[in-house]
Amino acid sequence: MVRELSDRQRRIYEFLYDYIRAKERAPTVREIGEAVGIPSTSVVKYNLLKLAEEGLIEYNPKIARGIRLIGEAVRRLADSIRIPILGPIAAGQPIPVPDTSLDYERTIELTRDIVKNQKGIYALEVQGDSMIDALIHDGDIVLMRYQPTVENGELAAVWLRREEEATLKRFYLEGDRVRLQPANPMMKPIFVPADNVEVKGKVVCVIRRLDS
Amino acid sequence: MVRELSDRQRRIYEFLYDYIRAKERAPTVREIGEAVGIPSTSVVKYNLLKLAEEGLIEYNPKIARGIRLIGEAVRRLADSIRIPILGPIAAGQPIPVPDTSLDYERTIELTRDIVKNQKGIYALEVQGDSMIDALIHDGDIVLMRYQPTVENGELAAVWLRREEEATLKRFYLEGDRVRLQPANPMMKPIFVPADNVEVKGKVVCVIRRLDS
DNA sequence: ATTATATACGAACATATGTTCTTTGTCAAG
DNA sequence: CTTGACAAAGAACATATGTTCGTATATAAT
Repeated sequence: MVRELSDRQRRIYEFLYDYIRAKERAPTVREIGEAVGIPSTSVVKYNLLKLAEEGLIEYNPKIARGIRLIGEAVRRLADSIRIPILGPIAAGQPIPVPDTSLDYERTIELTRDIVKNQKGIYALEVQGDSMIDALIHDGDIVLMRYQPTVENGELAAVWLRREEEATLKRFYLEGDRVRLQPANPMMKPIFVPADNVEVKGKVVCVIRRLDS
Repeated sequence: MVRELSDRQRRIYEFLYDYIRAKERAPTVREIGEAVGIPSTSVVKYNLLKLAEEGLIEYNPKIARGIRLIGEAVRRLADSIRIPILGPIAAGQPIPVPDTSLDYERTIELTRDIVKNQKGIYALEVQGDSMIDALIHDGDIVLMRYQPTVENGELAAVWLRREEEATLKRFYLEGDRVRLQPANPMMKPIFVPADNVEVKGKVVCVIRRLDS
């Protein structure tokens, strides 16, 4: 079933993908022919039917601009997720957490390749170099999942009550104390009493945008 | 400008929304008329133009099924970009660069919020902790733009010819030598002769996925 | 050489689909 | 009442767009 696509078929498919993404509608047979360099509309149709046989597109006879992409391709088009950027995270400041207010000033748009499960996800922008031990830089975007506990070994955003300090470290509960391990293996862990640690969420992803 | 919509116009808009979401294409004038109970195609057109005036839809004259929804409703549908992951980047290994072969084993899907301009972008997966001075961790995905030179101060992927070593550092050309500055401000720069440095590209973004 | 199959061409054709135009009805303003 | 703006109908029209068909070429199998 999975035959090789001919060169033309591949080019048609790519054109369809680009066109649909750009215009949110399918091209006509003639538009395809012109773009791919096929002079005859019947040949375009012939190859479209091949693509449909391969399960790559949906071909709706007699319907103007009736082609649809199928499967993986559409999922890519359809799926992106908007995550709110709640605010800055810095060593000496409380960690922002989600509230019920519905609109946020800033958001970031991501795909499912980055965030598998959108539930409880929010973003913070790192301010300052205080989390450099976690290999996190000034300006980085940290994606967090809001949850009051984490598994041992997960990278957590924690608030140290006594020190009134926010930090990002790997979390290990060891008896009645907590070992907070920097991501940088050259750096030593710190140990704090368990009741001094308030887990604010789990770090799911770190994004560092350096340039357009 | 923000006039009240007539009942018909509201029903047309709702129908458009449902239809497009279900079929990924716009209905024809006649389909709209039938669904909303308008017997005359000209009346459908009349009301579509009203909706377009209000900025609710995009009306493309003479194009079959040329209606588009405008605004938040559709925004989610549009843009994501597939970037190939060419391979690992590690201290002691040559840096992979794009070639002409068209399909890649692994890719990552991103949005324009991450990659503004797709041109020349590829991804590498960091192997090992040798780039920890650049605040880059084992397993991180590094997005690169393939280019043979970089501006001073940009984070570059460079190949040190003599040492046969790959590294990611901020690049400063100073006379006939190059200063390579780690991202971690606590660490000292290294200086190398300019002809020992081969720039492989610019680092555009770093992504660290910790967990689904 | 012959046959079969996949692919391609181009023109004529069919119809799906947008557009125009004339007429009509409603309703508020003058 | 008359006028004008707005909304609607329906039919005729124009064209955008899919389809069919006779023919042709290349390649591989017989």
